[in-house]
Amino acid sequence: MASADPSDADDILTLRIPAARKLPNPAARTDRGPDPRILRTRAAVAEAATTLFLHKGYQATSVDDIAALAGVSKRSIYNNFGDKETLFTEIVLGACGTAEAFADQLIADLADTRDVRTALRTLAHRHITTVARPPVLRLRRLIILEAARFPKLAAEYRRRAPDRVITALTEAFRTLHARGELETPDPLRAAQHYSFLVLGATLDAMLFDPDGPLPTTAEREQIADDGVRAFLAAYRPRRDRKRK
Amino acid sequence: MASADPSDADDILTLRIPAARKLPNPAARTDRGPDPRILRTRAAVAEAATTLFLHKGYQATSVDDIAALAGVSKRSIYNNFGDKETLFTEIVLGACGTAEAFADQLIADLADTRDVRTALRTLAHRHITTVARPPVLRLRRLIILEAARFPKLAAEYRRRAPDRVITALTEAFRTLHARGELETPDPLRAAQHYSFLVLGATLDAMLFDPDGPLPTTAEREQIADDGVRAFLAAYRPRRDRKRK
DNA sequence: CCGCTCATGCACTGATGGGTGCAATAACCG
DNA sequence: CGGTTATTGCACCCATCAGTGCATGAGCGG
Repeated sequence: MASADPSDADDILTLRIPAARKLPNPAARTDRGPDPRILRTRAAVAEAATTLFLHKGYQATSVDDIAALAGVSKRSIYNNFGDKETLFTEIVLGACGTAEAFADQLIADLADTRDVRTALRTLAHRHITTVARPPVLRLRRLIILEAARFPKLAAEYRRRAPDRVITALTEAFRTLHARGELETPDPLRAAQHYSFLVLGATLDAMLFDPDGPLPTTAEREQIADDGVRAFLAAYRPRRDRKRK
Repeated sequence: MASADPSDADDILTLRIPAARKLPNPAARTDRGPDPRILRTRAAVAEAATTLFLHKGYQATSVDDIAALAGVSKRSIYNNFGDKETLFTEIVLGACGTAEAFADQLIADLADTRDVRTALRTLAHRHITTVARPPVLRLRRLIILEAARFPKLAAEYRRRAPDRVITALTEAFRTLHARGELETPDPLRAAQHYSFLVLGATLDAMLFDPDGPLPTTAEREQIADDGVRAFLAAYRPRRDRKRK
């Protein structure tokens, strides 16, 4: 079932390893880089754990699995991360950081544009292209899977990724409404509508079939354009009908 | 965290118990009702299992838990259902049947209406009210949670519930487009847009916070109306502007 | 080169949980 | 009532898995 999964190891969410967050021993390191052995171990474990957690979830991933994939002894994992829950938390939080950065970068300057239509289309293309990637989708799915066990983590993720985007969009729509370039008296609702028009179907499909096919580039463009078209039809002010 | 959860035991999805699907012994029963002991046991187990699976998921629910809640010996569960996976499958399939029935009943006669706007609003209200119920949302969540372990089940659920609705909507929009009452040249896309405009936010929130608050009646009306307004703005034919 | 710190391997504990075997008992049904 | 059939309780097997203890060895840094 779970096929080759090609463009999966890629990029984004390669999460920066928490390095040596809490230096494990009281010896105040000379500040010149902590012991390279620790770094190596932590990096190897973090990478292996990320892969396994993202693909199999928390429960189904055993610490022995992680140790084997990382090429490291189980004992080292416990020495470096405490326990499995802590490891999971650090991994996911690291990934959240990456997701957060992308979210911030996404919106950027929507409100500063003159041509709302073009700006929204560009945004939608970037948006779906960013979100419809295996690592991002798997992270989202993972959080949902473990939301019952790690409610704090789920809340943190939401705050830093999807909610951040919604908030930014809401502000942008508020501004554009004030300027008369959109008719969005309820900017939050408009932001939700935009998001689900563009992303809804893709996110939904992924939840039920995590190994299913992702939309191709052409499909993503179609989805984004259709979503934006519907959005603008609903929220463009009455008096402009420049293009069809 | 998980509070009282009031209107949760309720109704819909009380799933009809699979009764005595496969008569457990070769003795061709006299056709006059199978042994009532079997019925009782199966019913008690099914009810307990449904509650536990829906609230805690597959993994976190142990067979001993089910036995205890059902007031039945663990051995009886195995005698009646074979193993845990079979039990789970039967439970979920039963619930799917109920969901399927509701889905069918939902759309009914959209295409036969004269007043599309009113019909769509009514539909949207019923739609979100049907879907935003604890048992329904929990079933959906459960399927997603276990999609990796039971891919066939997940596919079956989709086919019988959400996809069924989408298909029915697509056909309705195709008809209304042909009659010039909507402008939906791509009726499938329109059906997706409708669904996510009306349900997206609610479904999404539930995934991350299964014990979170559900939208009140007033909120559901607001959500449905806003969704339909956006939908109609996007898909109503150019030349009618009856109401605002 | 010496001493300190990690990493390793491995055996081990303890808990959980699915699933079974069996003898005794209770409920059904003719 | 009497034979059949389901249920019960309980001990039990076995697998998995998180986490530990410890002795040994390798790699780092001064």
